[in-house]
Amino acid sequence: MPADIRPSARVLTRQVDRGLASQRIGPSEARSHHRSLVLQALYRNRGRSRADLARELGLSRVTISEVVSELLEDALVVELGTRSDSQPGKPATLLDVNRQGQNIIGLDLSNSGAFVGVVTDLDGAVVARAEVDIPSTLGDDAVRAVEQLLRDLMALAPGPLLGAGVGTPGIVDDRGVVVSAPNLGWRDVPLQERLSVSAGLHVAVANDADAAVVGERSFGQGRPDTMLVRIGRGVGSGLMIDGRVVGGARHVAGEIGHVVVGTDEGEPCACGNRGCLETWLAIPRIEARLAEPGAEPSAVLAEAGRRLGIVLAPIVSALNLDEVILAGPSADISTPLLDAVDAAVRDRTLADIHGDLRLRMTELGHDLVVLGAVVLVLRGQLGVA
Amino acid sequence: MPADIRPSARVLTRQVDRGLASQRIGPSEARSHHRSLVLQALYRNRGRSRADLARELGLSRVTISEVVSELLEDALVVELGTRSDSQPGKPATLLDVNRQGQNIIGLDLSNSGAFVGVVTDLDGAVVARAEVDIPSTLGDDAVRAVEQLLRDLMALAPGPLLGAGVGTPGIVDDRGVVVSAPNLGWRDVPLQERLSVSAGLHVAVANDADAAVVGERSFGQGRPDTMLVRIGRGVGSGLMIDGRVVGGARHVAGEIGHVVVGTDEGEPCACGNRGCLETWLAIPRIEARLAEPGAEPSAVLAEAGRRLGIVLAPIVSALNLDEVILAGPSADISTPLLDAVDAAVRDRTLADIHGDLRLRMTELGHDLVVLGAVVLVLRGQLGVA
DNA sequence: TTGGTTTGTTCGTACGGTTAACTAACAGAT
DNA sequence: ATCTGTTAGTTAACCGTACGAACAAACCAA
Repeated sequence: MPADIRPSARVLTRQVDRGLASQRIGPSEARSHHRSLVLQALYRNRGRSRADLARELGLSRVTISEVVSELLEDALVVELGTRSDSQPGKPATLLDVNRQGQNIIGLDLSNSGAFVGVVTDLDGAVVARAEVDIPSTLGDDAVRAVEQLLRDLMALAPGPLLGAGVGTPGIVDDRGVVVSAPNLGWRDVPLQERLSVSAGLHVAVANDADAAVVGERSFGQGRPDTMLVRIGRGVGSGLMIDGRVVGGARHVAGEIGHVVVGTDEGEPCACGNRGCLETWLAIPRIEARLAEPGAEPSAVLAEAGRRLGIVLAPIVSALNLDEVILAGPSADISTPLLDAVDAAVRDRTLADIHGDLRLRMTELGHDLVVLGAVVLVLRGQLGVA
Repeated sequence: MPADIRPSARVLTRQVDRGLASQRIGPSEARSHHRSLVLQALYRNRGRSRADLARELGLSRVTISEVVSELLEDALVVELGTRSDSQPGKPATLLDVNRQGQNIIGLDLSNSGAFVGVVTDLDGAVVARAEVDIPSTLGDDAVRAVEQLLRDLMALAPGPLLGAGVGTPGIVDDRGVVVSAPNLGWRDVPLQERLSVSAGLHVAVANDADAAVVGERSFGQGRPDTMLVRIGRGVGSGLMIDGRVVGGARHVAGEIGHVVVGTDEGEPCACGNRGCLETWLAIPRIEARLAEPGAEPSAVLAEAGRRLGIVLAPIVSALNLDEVILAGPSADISTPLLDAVDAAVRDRTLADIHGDLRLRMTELGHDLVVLGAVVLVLRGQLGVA
């Protein structure tokens, strides 16, 4: 009964994430933990045998055999056949996660015109797409539109579904409640619960930038200490420290759009302050500057990048980040912008800090958030990715 | 055999800290985890009975009884007698961590003149003090001075020792190797291992600011998402997110002293750059400015505080911190400084971000780092605090 | 064929957890 | 004084999960 086992796997994951777990550890928790370890090992590197897993994970062959046979029953793992290389001894039976046999749904609610979604296999390969227009009435109608999109995608999935992930704008708590999302007219909407009930599926909801950084970590080549900055109509970011997403004391972590940059004032911002990062970096602002008569495009972009670098320098220093990823702007904007960010961060931090820092654009393109949402499910359900 | 059990307790703690543990969970790990849970519960709040613990931790009374009897044997827990309030039923036997029966040593290597250290009980109450001068030759002689101080303190301890913690300047990796500490002439010094061997004791080594933030969290009223800024000859910081210390990709997290502040240049810094935070905030610089003829003390301190606020604003926003703690300056300096930091942070961040933020001075005074070092031991050995 | 090697399974054992039932120790009503 | 009800902590029987030992299967090499 896989349905009996998965919830306890989630319990363990939550324990591990919390750090100081005030939760008990029973035998069943150990088992689901080991299921997760096996899945992780296979997910990272297909074509291991039971004996390989036993050696790698430090468990006995018999335990591994038992765990694997459970996973085979649940159709989460498949046998690939015997190893072909000619070693002495009985040839190993190679295993792999059932990558094509299960599907995951990912939703991105952060676009302006429509909610978009995909169906993928466990590798994150997209097998279907769908979208629905965002109703102008917002609020509860928007929730219903999401439910409709989810139903559409479920109908498009060729195989059984592991779950659905959602990346939404706004503030999201760790139970998937959208505390506040002004763009969608949401306030304390228990999105995770509503979708989970209406679809009868495991659902994970996270902030769009948080989903993005998780996706980049798993499907891109993201490092464990990473910040991902999304530049669009506004500016937001997702932060990952030691492989864990940072939520913050009130789930508002990453909201850097309205930090004041520099000590030389700046333009007024919608928030009422002057010189916020968004006044320098939001795409509409940049486009407006580029459209000004006599505007020097390279100077405009250099200044925008420099301002982002000024904000990033203290963050990179305080956290000793590995990597900063930019997402959002089109290719013609992003290259000079990135160069300027890079220069500013390096000018304003110690070499010890920026020595190993990598700055780059996202590798996932427009699917950044949907793929991140998919990874939320992989992490929550299987503990992999 | 307590000596057999403690190391496995540490294994579990490390797993929990790591997040995605690639370590197996056996029955014995479960037991040590539950020992830790019991100790935590008792440590936070003395005077619980076995039945209380069972209810609180979700374990059965019999398991709790077994765990408690182990802890009683190891002298880590004591019985306080029966509960006095008159309820029906058998009166409860109250328990407590053996707070006075065990000692911990804390060392602070971050002062200029001498290495200082204390012996405390498990509550962090100081029962003895000692110090040794820092040898001018530094390097290996400095290590020997630390060893000497540790021996002196061990002789002063009235009870059995749980371990020793060390807060040292410089970059420290997660195995207690001092990667680099220019002030002490250290480079890749395996301090934890050397002290552990020479003293025959469990030893935990961490950066001084990291130790400080851990100490403030446990013995002060620190919140789980906290940054502690130490202001002295230089400026450093320790960062805690969701109760875990942030080390960073290269263990350099918290090094904010040489972030450039603002967009209006600034004075040259020893690092070769201009306008670093230290040029505004380091105590020698502030004192020099205060000593200038015609200097306005309140203006000098306001500007120093504002500069720190400018650096903190992006960090507080990105991490949605609960709390920022200042340590170092004397009382006459700290009050106006703190006010200026507060004002600058609030001026430069969104209300959602600074709404719940608390800015304050350390509650631990000069013992900040030694007490933090003590907490390192409490965390590592008992999983408490 | 024989011997050596590796894989994966079966068997018995150990450990830690649980529930159920017990004894101990109290307050309060009769 | 005694009975009832309640709570604390222990004992006994059982269950799930891990392990080591032993074994059958499948291969290479001599």
